[in-house]
Amino acid sequence: MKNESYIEDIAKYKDQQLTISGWVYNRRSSGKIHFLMLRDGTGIIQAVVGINDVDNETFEKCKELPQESSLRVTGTAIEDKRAPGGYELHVNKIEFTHIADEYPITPKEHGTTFLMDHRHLWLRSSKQHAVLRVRHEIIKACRDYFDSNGYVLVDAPIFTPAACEGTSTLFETDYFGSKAYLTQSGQLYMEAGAMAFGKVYCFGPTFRAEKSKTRRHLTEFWMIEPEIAFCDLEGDMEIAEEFLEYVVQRVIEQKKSELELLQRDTSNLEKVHRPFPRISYDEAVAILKKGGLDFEDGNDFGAPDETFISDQFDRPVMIHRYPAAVKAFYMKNDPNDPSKALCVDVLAPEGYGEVIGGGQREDDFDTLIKKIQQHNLPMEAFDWYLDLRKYGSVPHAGFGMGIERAVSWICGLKHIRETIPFPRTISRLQP
RNA sequence: UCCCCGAUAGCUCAAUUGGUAGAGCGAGCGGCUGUUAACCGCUAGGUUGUAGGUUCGAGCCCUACUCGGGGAGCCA
Repeated sequence: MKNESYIEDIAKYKDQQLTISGWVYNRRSSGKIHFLMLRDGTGIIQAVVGINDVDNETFEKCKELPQESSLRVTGTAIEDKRAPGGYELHVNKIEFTHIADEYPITPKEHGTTFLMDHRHLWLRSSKQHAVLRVRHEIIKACRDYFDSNGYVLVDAPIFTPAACEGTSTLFETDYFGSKAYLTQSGQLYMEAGAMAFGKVYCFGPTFRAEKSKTRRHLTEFWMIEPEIAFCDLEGDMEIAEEFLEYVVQRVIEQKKSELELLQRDTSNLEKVHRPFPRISYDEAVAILKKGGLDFEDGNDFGAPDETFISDQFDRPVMIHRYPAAVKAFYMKNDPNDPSKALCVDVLAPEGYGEVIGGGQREDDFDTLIKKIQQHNLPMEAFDWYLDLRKYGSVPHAGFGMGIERAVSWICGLKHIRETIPFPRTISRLQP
């Protein structure tokens, strides 16, 4: 068996006989005529079953066909304005593959907790289809951007021997008797990759064990991280904005119907073109103070601060040169003001917060050693990393983009948990 | 870890001042040849999260706990 007719191609079969293989999305009946809404993963079509069109047994079975029963329906594709989608299937034969049990997700409303408990089934609904198709397009666009600009895919390991950044809480696992941690970033490994290939990127899952309970956090999420040799902060920001513009515009072009189904107002996304506004940390602080927000100079921005700053702009805003004290040890200090780090955060508009974080890396051996000491990190874990500063050290920079944050923003979702097929949060490990 | 909110039928919710726990959807039975979350009639469905307390009487008031949601912090 090999399925060859799909609902998305229905127009090709106008007035012709075809077989649709799929599931019953919903059903309406009117005594001597049944309307079966069928879905096959590519779309939804209404199948019309009249009492005189099929044998008696088939007609009776349709009458009590539970939601999500699977079947193969043969009929003629008829253009009809009354049908959602413009076409309907006039059925003359049905092969019942499986009669489903009572389906838990009914056509009426459900709460998110209930739907998440049934995530394996919820994936069948049209809104989730749209979100995950946009996610697919975003990932494809990210890969296409780097693949077509000379980057080599160098994936980083998931098991790591020690904390990469020494800041966040990691998931610990037993690794044949010694401790291993699930990666929180592939960046350090990308620096090794950049010294080998010049331009590299990795794309994989990332784990954070912080007990974050917000609509912006997952414990397991996907991140794409490019790293470029012979590149400074300015070059890094140019790449970040070109990359983000490419991804957003690709999704707008390729996923119109999905964004429409999600009722996403795309006018804000259409503005995502270079150049993005670039402001320094100090300028951002001035914006907050002018806006009357209670903010202590030298701190990192909180979520409300980020929202206030990004609300001042109509496209993603790049904030650079944060205080070195609030950033990771590997960030290079600004030679013009050593209290600042050569880093950049890209804040998405509409309050979606940080989607990209990156910067120029410390490339001096002695300075890096001092920083590792200052952060109380175990020197022996960074032997190999320090080697990169011993054998042909060069200025280099990179960034990471959280895929789910990007999906959430581009789809206009209010919660990140719908942006990944099976979310992992502090309170969810199932299904 | 801290702050706020919530838990009633399979699902989504209602229940006046503390006074017999209801509706829609779903399920079951019946009706209808153009339905669009179809519609119409009937039926079944409940230890009101757990434990205790106040009261003649608690879904409602009080205490503790459990679980969940949102936010802070941390970050992408």
